[in-house]
Amino acid sequence: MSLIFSRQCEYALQAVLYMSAQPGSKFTNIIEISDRLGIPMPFLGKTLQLLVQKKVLESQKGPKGGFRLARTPDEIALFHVVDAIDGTDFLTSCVLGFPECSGKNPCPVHSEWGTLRDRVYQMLADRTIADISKEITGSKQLRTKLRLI
Amino acid sequence: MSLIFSRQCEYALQAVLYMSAQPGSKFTNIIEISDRLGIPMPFLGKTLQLLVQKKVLESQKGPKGGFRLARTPDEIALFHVVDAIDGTDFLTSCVLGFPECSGKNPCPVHSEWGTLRDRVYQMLADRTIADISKEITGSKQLRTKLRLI
DNA sequence: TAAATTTCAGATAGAAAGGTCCGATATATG
DNA sequence: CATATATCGGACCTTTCTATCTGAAATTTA
Repeated sequence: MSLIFSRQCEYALQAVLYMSAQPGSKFTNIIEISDRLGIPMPFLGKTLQLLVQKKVLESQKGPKGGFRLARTPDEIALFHVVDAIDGTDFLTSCVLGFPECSGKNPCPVHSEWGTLRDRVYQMLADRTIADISKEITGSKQLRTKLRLI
Repeated sequence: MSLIFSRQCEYALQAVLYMSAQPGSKFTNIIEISDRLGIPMPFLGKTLQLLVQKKVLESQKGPKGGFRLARTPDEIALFHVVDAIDGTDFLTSCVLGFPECSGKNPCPVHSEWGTLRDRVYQMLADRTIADISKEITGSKQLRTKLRLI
């Protein structure tokens, strides 16, 4: 199988998007998130704990506790989530798997892949939770997808 | 970790590139390939067997046996190798992991990712073993990378 | 035809990713 | 203060991917 992000990273992105659509500074618990998004609950717990460690989310224990964004939505890009879970190796490692591949010593597809990789990075870095959140509230389809309302 | 192709797929791409740089219709054995490219031999064997089943390579047993391209190099694109090992799910599945994501029901990054995905496909489909092979023989650096000469 | 070489096929082992479980800890609320 | 509700931390299980091993089958060469 070939993919871009790990399953755990996909879960993280979905969960952060879900939380961004919640009102204000309310904490959302993993029971609700895992239930709505169909993500295994204990695994989601581990995943969101990682995001807390990386300062993307903050958490509170006990009743009314849960998780919420650690910063304002316009200060969190998709890239921050990807970085926290999967890291940034995909931005530098060779598509063909040559360990020595670099600008000075390029593999046969180095430059083509380089420009594509830059665009992936741009997309992830440009799109903040804030603008995606706005997009979600404006679209019934997206709300449905994230099981909102 | 996040990556594009599986390790097995990377091995396959490297091995096919290595074979393409070999003269004419000579069979190359896995001992030589795994040795030169630093790929575990038994695993490479399994991998190349998959490529034989998918008609990308052909093989011959016994002395002077080994593997070689099943078609002329200009009839094999990188995509054929990727397809044989990893499949093509990465061309249709949602980056954020939403199972229901589609054109009619797009995720927040559906269209951006769509164009990037198309370019990845184009790169893999456009670049044939023939033109990469030409590039390799013309570049001392690339020959070194593939441990040729 | 015998021997050496090489792929092929299937079983098995090891490592990493995905997923579960349980007890401890913190916090809101009665 | 007691209780219920959450996250937290660690151990553990399962599945998938990566890698190894062994013996059989085919083919070249002497």
